Amino acid sequence: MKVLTKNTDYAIRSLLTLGAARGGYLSARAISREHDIPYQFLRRLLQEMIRHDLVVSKEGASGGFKLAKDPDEIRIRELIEIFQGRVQVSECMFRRQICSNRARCVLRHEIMRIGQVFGREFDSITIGKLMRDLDAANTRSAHGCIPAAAAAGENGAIAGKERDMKNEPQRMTQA
Amino acid sequence: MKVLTKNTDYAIRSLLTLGAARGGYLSARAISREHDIPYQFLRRLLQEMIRHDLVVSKEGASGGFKLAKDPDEIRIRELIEIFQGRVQVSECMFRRQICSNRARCVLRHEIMRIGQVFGREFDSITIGKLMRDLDAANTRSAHGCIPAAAAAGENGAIAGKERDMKNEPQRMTQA
DNA sequence: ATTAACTGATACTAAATTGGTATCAATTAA
DNA sequence: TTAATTGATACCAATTTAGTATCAGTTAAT
Repeated sequence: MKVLTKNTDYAIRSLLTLGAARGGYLSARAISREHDIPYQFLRRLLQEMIRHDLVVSKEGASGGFKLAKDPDEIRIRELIEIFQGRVQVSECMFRRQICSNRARCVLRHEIMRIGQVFGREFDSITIGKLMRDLDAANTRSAHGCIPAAAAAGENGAIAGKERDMKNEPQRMTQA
Repeated sequence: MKVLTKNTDYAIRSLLTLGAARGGYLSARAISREHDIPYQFLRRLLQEMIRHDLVVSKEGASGGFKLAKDPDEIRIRELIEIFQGRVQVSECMFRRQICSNRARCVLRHEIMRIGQVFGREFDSITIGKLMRDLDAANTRSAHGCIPAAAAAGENGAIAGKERDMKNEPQRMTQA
């Protein structure tokens, strides 16, 4: 279960870079190079963010993009909504045929609660906050990367060595 | 952003039904009918759940499936891990080329935290809990369905009427 | 004026994931 | 013997995600 898709991930990184540029225009090319984001792909993301008033652009030579608002006003949630659609727990859960059968609306309560927890989490994280995190991380000594397996939390992957239906490549690239 | 895919959704419903059967074997056909889950699709889900020791089966006429363990021991998280892969915030976030560039590991802290919040949420919900929720909902009066737009939380969809990159059908089926 | 670096807009393709169908063999209760 | 069942796969379709390509217009610098 991937919480952030590349769209969103790239968008976040781009906004962080634009934030660091502090008002100056940065070209899509520059951002693309900085984060190794496919150029044309990034351009589409940027245009989408223009449409949502997250960034503004300047055309022509030495043109580019800059943030359209205070980084603290840009919430991860908005990026997720733009690039991954509204946060919903299960799209089919509230459709009539489901709701009218025996287990109708069973999960409603938990569903709503989780939806809200997620919403709040994503609302609480802004580009401004991440910029400060980044600053802090940069002033402290450069710390290494942690392996992907730790991303899920306390314990690594729950599933054992058996073949899952959903089986991910399990790459553990280490520097 | 769909938190539960149909796989997982169907699996949860199936387990709830098996839980309600209290030890008796229930056929895939019966479960399929109960929840309008495509029969062959459901069978695959059930087999996967056998492999993960969530259910056991009995072959032959009047065979079927039953829970392999206490419903309180079956966590939604495990189902998500099985059918949607390990809960991770961004798969690319910890790969070398990203981590070694300027914004290396920026998001690490927030990422880890969110991953843990999600993990905990999903760990805390078990089939047993949902069964009790269902019972409670059934004893109280039958309540109607809520429209899908409310699923995200406090406010409806954040995005306005503009065309998003990720644009969902926006069906508001009402009973 | 010309040019090079840029954005605006959009069409297209490829890859991965998700959702669903079909088939055949083996098992078992009636 | 038969009908209902699971075991095991192979296949296909739809959707979503990721990435590429192209052409037109804008602008700063020369």
